Amino acid sequence: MTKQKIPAVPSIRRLPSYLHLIRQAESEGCEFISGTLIAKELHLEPIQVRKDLAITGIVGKPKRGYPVEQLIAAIEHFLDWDNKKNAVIIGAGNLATALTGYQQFKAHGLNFVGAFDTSPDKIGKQIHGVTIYHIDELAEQAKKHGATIAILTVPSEFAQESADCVVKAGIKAIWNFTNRKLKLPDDVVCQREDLTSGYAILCVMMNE
Amino acid sequence: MTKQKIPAVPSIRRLPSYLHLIRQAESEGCEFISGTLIAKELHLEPIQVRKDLAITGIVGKPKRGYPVEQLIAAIEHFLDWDNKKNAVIIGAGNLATALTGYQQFKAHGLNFVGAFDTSPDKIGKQIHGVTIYHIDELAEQAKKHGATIAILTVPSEFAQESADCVVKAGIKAIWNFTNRKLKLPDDVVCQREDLTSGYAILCVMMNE
DNA sequence: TAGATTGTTAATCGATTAACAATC
DNA sequence: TAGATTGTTAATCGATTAACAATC
Repeated sequence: MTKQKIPAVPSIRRLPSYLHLIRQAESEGCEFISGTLIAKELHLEPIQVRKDLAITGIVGKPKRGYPVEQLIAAIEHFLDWDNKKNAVIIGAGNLATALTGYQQFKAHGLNFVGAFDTSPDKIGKQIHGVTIYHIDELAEQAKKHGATIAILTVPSEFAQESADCVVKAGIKAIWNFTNRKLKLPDDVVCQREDLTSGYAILCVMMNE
Repeated sequence: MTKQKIPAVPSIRRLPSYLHLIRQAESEGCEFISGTLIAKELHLEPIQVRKDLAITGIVGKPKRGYPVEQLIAAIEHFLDWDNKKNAVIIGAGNLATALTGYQQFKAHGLNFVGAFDTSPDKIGKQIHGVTIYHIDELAEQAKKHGATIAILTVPSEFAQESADCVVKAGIKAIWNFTNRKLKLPDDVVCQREDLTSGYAILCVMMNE
């Protein structure tokens, strides 16, 4: 019943970039990093960086900036990236291969415990060390490995039925790489990643 | 010197979803589609859909909605998706394989004319029919094929130097899939696609 | 100390939403 | 016609930006 401070989505989107930059500073031995510097590197306004970093709860020192080590820990904690999360990936195609091989995800707690497909020639094989199972085994494997995230990389015509399987398997978070809006129960969260919308922005920018 | 109407980025981001849905309606034989229906399907407010569609210049008919065929043509025209664009892809890894194989891009005018890498065992091979060249051949091949877009899928430590090659090759639009901010001349447009920021949103949503 | 940088409080800006007359 | 849907004009909301005192 307390007025919950909902963290602003645009701020959350920027945090990973900050984290990346701050990590670089750490590896160069910096103890403090200023919002001014971060802003300059990322072409943002210093005040925006300060506002964003405020949501982590870390306070900076005037003249010096923010303590690098604490800030890294705080951002990671805020994003829950200091917590390992088991994920299944639905659809074992090219995109699944790209995502399972992407080191950034592993580094931020995402652990692939299985890939799922229907194609008989894929089942039993592995992609980047992740075993491919038949989609019918999803519920069993998801439970066995404690999967809490499902990543959807199936062709869009199978998006909804795959999502239904995911829901049936008891998974409450979906990262949807298809271009379909999914019909989901209220207690399932979903983040849609639409590559064509980024492409649209680029196309419009090109004509100016 | 006329006050240019800058199209709002959030609106542009939504257009591809509208287009997809309207195309479905077209394939089902609908002549008109209402903003109300689109809103319901995509869980948006009807007024937002109407505002967004207004940027295409198409006017709807009260009680019936928007003319499907005209609307499709207008959205595609607005996004310049009715215009073929030649693209090179830098880095011939898993993500490049996923992107070159993604039918949605081809369907919206994106034509891959070459992939570029430095790994000797990749050069000369093809991914989804796209030949892999050595990065040193970028300028030559880009000119030969009239490439206007470069897609960056290299490991992030090579992001900046790859971008420099792209700029040297005379390409003015970059779609950047690395997590690095690029230093670019003012006349080069860049759209960054950061998969970790979507992951960050999902992680925060899961903890609520 | 002097001055760069912080966090806070207020102002601005832009996007979303509401209200409603027009109309097919 | 009646009523659903449109486009316009105004209100609200939230994010970004500005101003500035506090401080190391």
